[in-house]
This record gives sequence, structure tokens and C-alpha cells, in this order.
Amino acid sequence: MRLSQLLMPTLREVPADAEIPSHVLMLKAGLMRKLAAGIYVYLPLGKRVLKKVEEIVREEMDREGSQEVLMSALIPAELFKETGRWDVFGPEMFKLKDRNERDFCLGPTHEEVFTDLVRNEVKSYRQLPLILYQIQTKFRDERRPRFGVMRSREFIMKDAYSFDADWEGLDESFNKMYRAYCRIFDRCGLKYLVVEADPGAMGGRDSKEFMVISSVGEAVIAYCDSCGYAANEEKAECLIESRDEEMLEIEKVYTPNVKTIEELVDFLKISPSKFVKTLIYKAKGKVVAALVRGDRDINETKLLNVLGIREEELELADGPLVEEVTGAKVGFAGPLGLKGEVTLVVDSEIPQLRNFIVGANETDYHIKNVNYGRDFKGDIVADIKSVVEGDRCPRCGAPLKIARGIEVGHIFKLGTKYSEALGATYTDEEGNEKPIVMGCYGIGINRTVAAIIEQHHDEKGIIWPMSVAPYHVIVVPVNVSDEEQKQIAEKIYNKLLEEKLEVLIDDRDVRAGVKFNDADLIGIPVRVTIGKKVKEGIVEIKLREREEVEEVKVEEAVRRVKQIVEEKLRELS
RNA sequence: CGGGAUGUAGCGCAGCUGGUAGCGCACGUGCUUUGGGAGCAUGGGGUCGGGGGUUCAAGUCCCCCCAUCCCGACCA
Repeated sequence: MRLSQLLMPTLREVPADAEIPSHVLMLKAGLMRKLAAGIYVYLPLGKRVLKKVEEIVREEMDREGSQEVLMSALIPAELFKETGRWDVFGPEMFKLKDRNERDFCLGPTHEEVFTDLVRNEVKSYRQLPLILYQIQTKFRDERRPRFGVMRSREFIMKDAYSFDADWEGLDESFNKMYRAYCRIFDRCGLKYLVVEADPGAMGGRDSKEFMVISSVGEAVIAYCDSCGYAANEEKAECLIESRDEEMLEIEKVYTPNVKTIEELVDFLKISPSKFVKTLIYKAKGKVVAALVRGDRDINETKLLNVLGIREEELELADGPLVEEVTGAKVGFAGPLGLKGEVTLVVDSEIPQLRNFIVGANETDYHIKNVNYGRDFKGDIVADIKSVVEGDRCPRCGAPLKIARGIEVGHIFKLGTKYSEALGATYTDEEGNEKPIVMGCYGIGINRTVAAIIEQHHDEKGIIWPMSVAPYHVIVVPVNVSDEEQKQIAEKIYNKLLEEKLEVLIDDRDVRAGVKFNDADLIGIPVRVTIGKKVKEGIVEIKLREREEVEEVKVEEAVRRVKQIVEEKLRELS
């Protein structure tokens, strides 16, 4: 392709709308343009990268025996009403009506549609197992689209669904997808972690997320370098340290106007880990008191799961309720002597602590030397804390690390939730009718592209891994008005094309600096520069990822470039 | 959905206490230049986000709306 003809509107200035590197670079390098908040159009270079990623996904999905199909993006409401999700999605779903006032939506995900297909077409165990996938645009009216393509309202997703006769079969399908995902992200040149995740309100088990480590990631994950344990914030656990001290006599201390843990630390000159804090929640109309160590935070997702309620059913109690329950001003809540019906949820770490300090449920007082079991008991003891950097790994005890990650893939086991709701059943060998056991597997294609850029860029621009680069090589005649440079460049360009490489030639009549800067910005892995030394029969080969320049004879340039491209492709296959 | 900010040429921005809109880059033309975003000359390009109000006069002041970005909440 000739740059003189390619629609590649690179920007000299940083777009004011963009914040994170991938967003800035996708706009600057002319990969895409914004149409509206959270909606983007892709230009030739961007489209080629999407295609590369999609092709990798296809190859690896197919390799595991999965079959590509294409569902419609426009979905009749009835399907979502059958599973109750028409209402569950709420305003996140783009809903519309046809000319006859019938309800439709633009598909935010396709469990229902795939399950509908399978319930109509699959009747016997002989037709199972089956894994179907599609690569298609999804629509979600996000409350807050952000970071360019990271969280957008329209995005391309590879979604796959497995259909098995039983849970053992599902395990196998799940493992196939796990393997495929690892190969996909490896081939994209991504460094990632597979983390245990909270399956969320929609149910399911063995939820695993593929996370690309990046400071701009929206998810927080805890991981262990020693044993490979990794989990996202909602799920991460840690070992509990037990403190074997003798229990001391309980003691009330006067702490005038000392309400927060910080103030207590200051007032009593004792480390925050010696305190236990008590938070009062309203949970589905009931009052819940949750206890964690003073230097820790409550993880509300864990608390929700323990209580078996949904996000919107839990909120921190307001001042009057706290005062009613504790009989004291806000800031002096404790587990001893709470009034009325209060469910006491105690973090699993608390029973191991000794002689800690809690609020006295009396204004201006705290209680020292409190011990679990002797002085109070919880209704529920469970892990409800957030782990922090340095906590000990639950598997091997080594210190955990905390990082941010971009969720590029998610796999989990659905079980029979949808097959039962929609009546997707099969007949087994004995003639019994059973629900099909399902799994669900997603990859955000655009987000994967953005994640690749986050991990592969420098101050000059993108540095594409060869496997997803829009073109392998760019041929740059420094000065097109130099007839010799021009002709040699054209010759090399044509030969590279003959070798089936994907190649650009910068035949624009612009200064060398412009060409070099654009080549660096759009991140083409190999650059062949034809400059003054062409008179001596020499051209330059430079890799985008390296500083050095290699000088080669004109006759050898094509062979050398081909060798480099093939080698790089092999590394990522 | 709460908080904050911003909307002026394709992009990045300036425009004070109101007086009828400008800079850099980009774009067109001509000449010179040609290895890291060239120089000179010349030219074109604006419903100043929209609506209403105050005023002799509004990009500028007031009200409403819209859009975009950031933080938070949310994310099946």
C-alpha cells in the first residue's frame, strides 16, 4: 500500500479528549476516530489490526474444535424476557421498537440467542458436546464510557458458549477454552495473568479473567510471584496470622471525641492493627454490623456474597441508624452490646487476634483487651476483607503483590441457568431428558488491541508485535525527488509484495523527518530506509523496537527483511 | 447517577474591565529546500456548542439546555 493513497490521518498534536496512552495513540496514529462518546469508527490501519486479532482468535478457537457462527445483533425482547434479563439489564441495554411497536434490543451479550438456537437444533446426547462462537459487535449503554476503546458503548466481542451433557463435559470444554485463550493472548504479545474472579450477580462458577497488567487497568488484582496464585480484588484471599498472646482483662477506656481509627492511633499510641472496626450496614432492610481489623478495608463484594444479597440491597447505615443501634454517637460502634436485631459478620481474621480495641457503643468510650469467643461471638465468620500488598499468599505464604489489570478475556461455567430457563434439553442414552450444561467465554477484541498498545509503546508511538501489526514493513525512500532512491525503493517494495509480506511504501513527497515520525508513530515493526547510501548500493533496515540500524546491500534487503518478519512471526505463533 | 472541568477554523489553543475574532500547525498556490514534523511569499477557511435574556453593542455578563472529558458510583 502506498502512503500517498492510504487514509492515515496522523495527528501532530495530542488530542485533547484522550488521556491514556492507547487512546491517545489510536487517535494520533489514525487508527480510529470518535463518532460519539464511547463510539468509534475504525480507519484502514485500525481495521487491519482488529482483523489480525480476530484472525488469531479464530485460529485458536477453531483449533479447539469450536465452530464459528453469526447471531444477529438485533434481538427480539421475548428471548430476554424468558430469562428475566430484559429487566435485569435495565438502562444498560439499548432498547428499541420496530414499526409495529414490538420490543427489540441491540445485543449486549448472547447467552439467550445461542441457547435458543441450541434448544431448537440439538436434541440428543449424540450432538454434544458443542462449542459455538461468534465475533460480533455488542452494545451496552455504559453509564460512563471511558478511556477510549477500553470501555465503550459499542465494541467487538468474541463470545463463545459451550454445550455439554454433564459437568464433566463442561470441565473439558472449559479447559479447551482456557488453553485457547492462553495461546491467543500469547500470540498477541501480551503479558497477562489469569485471575480468579467473582462470578457476579449472574451466577456461574470457576470464573477466570484474563488480565493484562497495566497501570490504566480498571481492575485491581492480587498475585503471587512464587506460586502463581492470582485473583481479582473481589475474590483475593490471604493467610491469617495468628497471635498467641495471653488474654487480658477487659477494660473500658475514656476516649473523648476520638472517633476514627487514625485519631485512636494518635490518642492511644497503638498500631491500627490492634483495633477492630465495626461498620454498620443496612442490608435488605436488616441491620448488619461488619467487623474487620482496624488497618483493613471491608470488601463489599465479599460481604454481599456472604449475606447472599445483591449490590443495590446493601448500603452503609446513616448517622441516626448507627446511633439507634449503638446507643452512641457515630464513631464508637463495637460488637459488644448492640441493640436490637443486628447480624454480626466477623472477618475470619478476628478470632485469631488477641486483646484488641473496639468501640464501646457508648459515646467517648472504647474497650481494650477484647477477645473473640470470650467476649462476643459473630453470627457469621467469613472472609470479608480486602487484601493489601504484602499480605501472605493463601496458597504458599509468600507476600502478595497488587497490580491493576485490563480484563481482556473472561471464561466461566454457567451450568444450567440458561438451558433451564429456556428449555434447552437433550435426551441421554437412557432416554431421559436433561438440561444442557453450559459455559461462557468472552474476549473483548477492541480492548485487546488497546491493551496491546498499552504494553507496546514508547514516547514516539506504537510498537506493534509482528503478529498484529497492520503491516510488517514500511519502505521509506528518504527523498522521492531523487530518482535513484525512488526506483530502488519501488523495486524493494514490489519484491517484498511478491514475497507475500504486508508492506507499505512512503512515496509521499514530504521531508524525511515526517516519514520517520509517522513510521514510528504507527509502529510498523520493520523499516527499510533508502537514502543517500543507495549510491553505494546500501540501504538501512531498522526495527521499531530497537535503536540500531543495520546496513545491507540492496540485493540482500528483501531476503533480510523476510527473514526478520518470519522470525518475529514464529516467536508469536 | 453525584462531583469537577471544558466547548472559539481540520487539530492544539489565546481572546482581560463587553466595542463586531486571532495565533501555531494543517490545507491551496508559487519559488527554494530535501536523513528526524523545512523557509519565504501568498490565499482560503468561523452559525465563537444551542436557545433565551441584559445592553446602543455579547465569544465575553445572566438563565436554561446540549455535548465532551476527568474523579466517584456502577459494570450481568
